[in-house]
Amino acid sequence: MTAERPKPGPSKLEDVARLAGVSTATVSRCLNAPDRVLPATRTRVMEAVAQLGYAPNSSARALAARQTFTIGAIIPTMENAIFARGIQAFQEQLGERSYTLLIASSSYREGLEEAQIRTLAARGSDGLLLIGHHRQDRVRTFLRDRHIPTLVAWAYDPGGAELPSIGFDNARAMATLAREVLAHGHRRLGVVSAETAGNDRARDRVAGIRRAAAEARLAVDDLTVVETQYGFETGAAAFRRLMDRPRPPTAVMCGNDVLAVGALRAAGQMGLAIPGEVSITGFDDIELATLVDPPLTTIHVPHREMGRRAADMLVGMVADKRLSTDSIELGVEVVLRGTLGPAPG
Amino acid sequence: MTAERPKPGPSKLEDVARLAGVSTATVSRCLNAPDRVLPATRTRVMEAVAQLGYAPNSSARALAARQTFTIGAIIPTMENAIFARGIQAFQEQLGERSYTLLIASSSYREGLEEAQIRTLAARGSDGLLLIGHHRQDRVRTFLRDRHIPTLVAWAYDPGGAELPSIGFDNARAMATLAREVLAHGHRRLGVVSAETAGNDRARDRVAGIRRAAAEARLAVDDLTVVETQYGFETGAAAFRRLMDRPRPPTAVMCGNDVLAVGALRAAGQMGLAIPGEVSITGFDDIELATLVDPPLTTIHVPHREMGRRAADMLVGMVADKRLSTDSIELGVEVVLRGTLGPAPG
DNA sequence: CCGTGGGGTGTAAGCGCTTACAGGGTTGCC
DNA sequence: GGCAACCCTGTAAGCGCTTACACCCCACGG
Repeated sequence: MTAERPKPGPSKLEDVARLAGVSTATVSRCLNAPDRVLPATRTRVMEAVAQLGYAPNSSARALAARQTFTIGAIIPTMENAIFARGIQAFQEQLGERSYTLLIASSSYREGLEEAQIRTLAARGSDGLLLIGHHRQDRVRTFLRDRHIPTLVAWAYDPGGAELPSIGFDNARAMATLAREVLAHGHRRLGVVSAETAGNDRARDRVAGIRRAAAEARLAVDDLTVVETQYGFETGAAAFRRLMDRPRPPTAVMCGNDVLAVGALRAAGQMGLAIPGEVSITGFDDIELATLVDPPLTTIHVPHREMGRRAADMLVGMVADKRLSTDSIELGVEVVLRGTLGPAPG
Repeated sequence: MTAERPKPGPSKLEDVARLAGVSTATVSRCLNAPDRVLPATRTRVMEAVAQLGYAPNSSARALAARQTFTIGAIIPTMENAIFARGIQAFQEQLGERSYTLLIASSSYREGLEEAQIRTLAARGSDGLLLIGHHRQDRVRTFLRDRHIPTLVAWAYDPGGAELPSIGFDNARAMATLAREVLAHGHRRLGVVSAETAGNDRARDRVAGIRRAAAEARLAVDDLTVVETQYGFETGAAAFRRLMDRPRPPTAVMCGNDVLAVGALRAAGQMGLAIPGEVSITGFDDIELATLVDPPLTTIHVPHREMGRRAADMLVGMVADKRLSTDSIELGVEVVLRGTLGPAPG
C-alpha cells in the first residue's frame, strides 16, 4: 500500500474523515451526537479516530460551538485550607462532567478579583464560581451582560441576592455558636474577625455574634471585636491585643479556624489555661482543628459536599443556558470540643 | 449622529476596526505588537477598544495563533498543604506573565494523571507542570510528540531525567536529616513513608534514609519501613504499627509533615513522651509543623520560590519553543525543633 | 407503481482572530 | 530630481471545528 506518510503535528478532523471515507461533518457528529449516525459508520469513524490518536482541538471547537467546556473559579487563595477541600471536590466533579477548571486567586483583594473575573470571562469560561456575595455593581452588570452563569459559594443569602448561591448562613451559624458560648456563662466576649471590608462572610459572622449578644442583653462594652488579616500570626497578635485590655474577655470567638489556632498558640505562650482561663472558638472545622491541643470547638462546614454540588449546579446552569438556579442552603453544625468551657469564677 | 445601535453580544475585532476607521489587522497589531503601529493610530484604536469594552475572544485567538496562553498543572491533590503554597505562587506568577492556570488533580493515581495530561494537552495548554519524575514511557512519548514544554516540580533529578525539573534532591535531603537523627544516638529507626508505587519522591526519601543508615553501619533489622497512604489518620496508624513491634524504634522518620503530625498525635495518645521516649521527624515544613507541640523537626522546602520560578521557567520554555531547559536545584535545610532529641537510655 | 417522508450524509459557510504578503507614501541619498 | 529603502497599513487566506441546509436514498402507504 502507498505509504501515505503521516502529516506532521496532531491529526485533525479532516484526517479522520479521509481515513474513514466520510465527510468532516459525519466525524464531528460521531463525536458530539453519536446517535445521529449509523452504527456502521460510527464504528468505522471511531476506528479511524483510535488509529490516528485523534483528539479534537479545543480552541477550534470552542470557537465554532461557542462553548469551551471550561469553568472558571476565583478564590481568595489556594493556600488556605478553608477553600482547598471544597475546590478539590469541585474540580473532581467538574472532571466527571467533562469540564475543566480554570483557576485564579484574588488574594482577598476586590480589585484583583474583578480583574480575574474579566480575564476568565475573556477566556471564554462557560460558567464562573465566586466566593461570597460582596461585589461591585459594575461586576454584576458585566456578568449579566455577558450572560455568564455564575454561582456564589461559601455563602448563602436568604435575602435573595442577585446571584444564586450554595453555602450556609454565616450569621445564623455564628449566632448559634455564640449562644452556646453564652450558655457556658461567658459574659465578656472577644471576637477576632477576618477583615470585613469586601468580605461579607466575615461581616455576617460578626453580625451573628452581635445578634446573639444582644439577645443575651450583653453590654456593648462586653463585646470587643478586632479585625485582622488571615493567618496564624495575625490571629495570635489579635488575641494578645484582646487579652491585654483592662477587662479581658473570658471567651474569644474567632472568624475562622486559622485565626483560632493562632489565638490558641498565643494563649499557650501567655501561659493561659484553655479553657480554664479563657475559651476559644473557630469556624470551618478544618483538619487542623482536631490536631491542636485542646481540640478546637468550631462550626463544621460540609466543604466537599459544597464543592461537589456547586459543580453540578453550575454545569446545569451552563447546559440549560440559565443565569440562575435555586440557591442551596447547606447545614452546618456546632462541634463542641475542648477549647470551650464554662466561664471562669 | 446616526445611532449605530450596538450589536448584541460582546464586540469583536471588526467592531473596533470600524469604529477606529482602520483594518482588523491594524487593531490586532495594536494589541499584540503596539510598536509596529503609528502612535496616532494606536491611540485611536485604543480609544475604540476602551469605548466598546472590547476583549479579544481567546478561542479565536488561540486558534489563529496556535497559542492559548494557558498552562496546565496536574497535582496529586489540592487538599494537601504540601502543594497548596507552591501552586498558589505558581498561579500568581503565571498571572503576572498573562498566562492562566488550568488545573487538574490525579489523586495520586498514575492512570488518572495520564488521562489528565491528555485532557490538558487537548485543551491546548502551552505548557504543563507535573509533580515528580515517575511516569510511563507512553506518556513521555506523547508529550514529546506533541511538542508540549513540560516541567517537573517538587523533584530534582541529578541523573538527567528526560524532563527538566525544579526542586530538590529528595534522597540527599532525607539522608542529611537521617544523619542528624543518627548523630543523636538513635540506632533503631522506623520510617513511615508515603506509598512509593508511582511516587519517586517517596521512594527517594526512603532511599536517602537507607543510604545514611548504611553509612552508619546500622543493622538491616534496625531499620523498619512501613508505607501508608497520605493522611493524619494513616500516619497515626502506621506509627502505632511501628511501636507495637518487639523492639520498637527510638526514632520515627516520616515521609512528610502530615504523616509526622499523625504520628505525633498517636504518640500522645499512647502516652509516649516526645522526644523523651521517641523522636519524630517530618519533611516539607508546612505551617502545621510549628503549630504542634512539640514543634516538628523537619526539612524546610522553599515552596513559594519553587512555584514562582517554575512559572518563569515554563513561560520561558513556551516563549522560546524549547522543550527543555536547565533544571534547577533548590536548597532545602534541616530544621531542628522539639520532636528530635537524644536516643533514650 | 409513484409520491411522500424521514433518516443519514455531504457541502459549505462561518466562528473571531492572526499574519503573510502586497501596496502606497515618505524619507534619504546620490 | 529620481530611485531605493523603509515603514505603516490593508487585503485576504487560513486556523480546525460545528452546523444549517441541501441532497439522496429507501421504506412505506395509497
